Amino acid sequence: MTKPRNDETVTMQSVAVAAGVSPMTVSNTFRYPERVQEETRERVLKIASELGYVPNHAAGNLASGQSRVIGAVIPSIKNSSFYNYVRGMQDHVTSQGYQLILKLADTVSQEAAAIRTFVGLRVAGIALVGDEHESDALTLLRKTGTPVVESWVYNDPFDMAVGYSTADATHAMTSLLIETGRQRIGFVGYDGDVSHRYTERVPIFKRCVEHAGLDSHRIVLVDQADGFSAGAKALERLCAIDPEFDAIVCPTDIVAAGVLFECGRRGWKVPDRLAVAGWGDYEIASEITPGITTIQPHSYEMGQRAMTMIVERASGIDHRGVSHDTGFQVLRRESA
Amino acid sequence: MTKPRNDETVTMQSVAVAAGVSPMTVSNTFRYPERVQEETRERVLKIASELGYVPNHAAGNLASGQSRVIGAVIPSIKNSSFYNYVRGMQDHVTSQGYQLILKLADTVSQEAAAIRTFVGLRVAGIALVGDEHESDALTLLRKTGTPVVESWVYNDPFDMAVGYSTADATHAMTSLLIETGRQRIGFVGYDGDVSHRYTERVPIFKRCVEHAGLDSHRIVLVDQADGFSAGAKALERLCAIDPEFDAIVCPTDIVAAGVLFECGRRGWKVPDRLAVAGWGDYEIASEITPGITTIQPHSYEMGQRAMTMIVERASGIDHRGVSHDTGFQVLRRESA
DNA sequence: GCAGAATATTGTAGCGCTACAAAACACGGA
DNA sequence: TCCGTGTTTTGTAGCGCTACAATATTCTGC
Repeated sequence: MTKPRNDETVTMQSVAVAAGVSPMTVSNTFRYPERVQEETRERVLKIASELGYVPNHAAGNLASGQSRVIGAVIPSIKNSSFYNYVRGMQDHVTSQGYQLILKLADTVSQEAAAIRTFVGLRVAGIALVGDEHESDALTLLRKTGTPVVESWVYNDPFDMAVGYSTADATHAMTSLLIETGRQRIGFVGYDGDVSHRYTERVPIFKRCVEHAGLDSHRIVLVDQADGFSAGAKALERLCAIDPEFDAIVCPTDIVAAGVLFECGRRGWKVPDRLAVAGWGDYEIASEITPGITTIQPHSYEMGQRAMTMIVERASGIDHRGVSHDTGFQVLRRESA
Repeated sequence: MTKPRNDETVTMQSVAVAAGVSPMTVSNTFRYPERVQEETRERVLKIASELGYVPNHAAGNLASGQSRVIGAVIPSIKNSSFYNYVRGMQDHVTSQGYQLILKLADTVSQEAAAIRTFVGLRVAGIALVGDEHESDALTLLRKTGTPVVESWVYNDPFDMAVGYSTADATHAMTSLLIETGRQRIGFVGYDGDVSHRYTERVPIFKRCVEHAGLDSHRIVLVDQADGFSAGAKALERLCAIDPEFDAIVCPTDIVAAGVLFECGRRGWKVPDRLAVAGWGDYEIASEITPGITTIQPHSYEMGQRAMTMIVERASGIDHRGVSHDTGFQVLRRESA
């Protein structure tokens, strides 16, 4: 024997006995209701709920080799950044009879640990953010054949991907600033980048600015992309490079809001003295005054697509190597 | 047979064969390393990692009746409100060899669904927020004997609880405003309250204000506690009751920040024209100008304690009925 | 009333892992 | 050499569930 069997444990067996049917009928009632006659099904469900029976997912998973749980790794819940993404995933998955569970991971090694947990749980699929992952974790995923979607990235998927072009978005935003007459544009990068979502923006920015015949040396890095305080730091550092810089491209709206707070303290008028561009369409971007001009990724849709890809894989449709573009929009507000 | 057996599946058995030991030795290597000789252990671990073996948690859970996964239900990830709480849980749990998985649930019925998923997964314990839950879900938890911690609340736990006294905090904040000479204090309640964490504040506020001989009719409700826009709405509604009101107690710092934004638009000086009090010590409270006077719950510690209680339960220490107070602090900043 | 098809239900045989007890081994003292 | 003690390893017997095939039941049409 294994577990010190608790007599009160409600199993499929006990439901079957109480309902006067075989365990298989109980199993079918939950997994394939249409295979069971309505009358029988209702009786089983009634007894099951009276007894407080909840199918043991661990046992079912083991027996069937299938799972209706999908795991998602989220880098941070500090801000609303992933709010719509998670909502999109959750809404879609629930409607398909699946369940979404989340793990937080700040760093690639934490992400690897999260992946290991999900693989240990034998989930139906895993959604990751970004395209920078620990190679051991990837090997594991490849070996176990777990369906994986990378999101917020677009190129060169490990398995499947859904996102938008960071390059295009960087280009669009920089161009906007150039077109509105800014000449001394500063760029704020994030150097603690886990997911490669930020680092690739720098060269695009450079190329874009140089192409317009402008200087591209106003680039600083901050160690936080989701803290307001990074805004003040970035401003300070850009001032050190060029006190007269007239525009700033931030890695997120949070940093942009931090910049606005600091401008307030310094008495700088936005956008007259400084044009401020954010990224992500966080809630604060539309609520703060002046409103922040930003990149709006279609995060809700991204979450949905990610789940669709995983769920469809389970039903045989193979999306291996597929990368889905959910696009983005430049939202023009008062700050730039 | 059950599952169409995939020959490439790496099981404990295949690791055992490759390492020339019995499956039990492999099992022990992972679960009770000290029972296995160092030499053997290393060989097994080496082979396991070469083969890309990850213990099947579903099978282990089934066989042992134990689980090293703890589930937490979080109402929202829209703001930083639960950031430190989740960090506290995560950090602590990891150091104990457990894993934390999250589910989001906005409403009691979503919470119930999340609980069902966790129970189906046979997790080691569940952390909930607040004390308002669906009765079916509670019955289920009671029947299955799953350890449950309610957090952010203090009184009358279903099983275990960790939190602070909302009543004391409301009292402290209201008293602060009264002591600093405010006479026409407005209160913003949240009427979409899932977790009973907000509703109980209203009567305390009333009593407190009346006890000081002041009017207590300046109370409005908003339907969002985590959106900036609620701040503008609240301000408007309080103006309708009394255009001369001179202080406002908000349900969260987010609402308070929304109030500050609206004050900015109206040209009201804070705290001269209006004293603004927040709640929760969200990051924005310290970053915005003026800084928001707020209630700081010790969320990180709360998360830690919640996990301690669950983990200790697994090792036999019974905390049933125990409620742990993690306290709070009033953080005085410029806004009030 | 009956063959044949369609529908509903049920044994059987594990899925991959672990608790427990039993067995094998190592070591020192008599 | 043998015995007792402590350490390390290994069979055995399931945990609760499901795929599949086989059986039982009901429903046609003639």
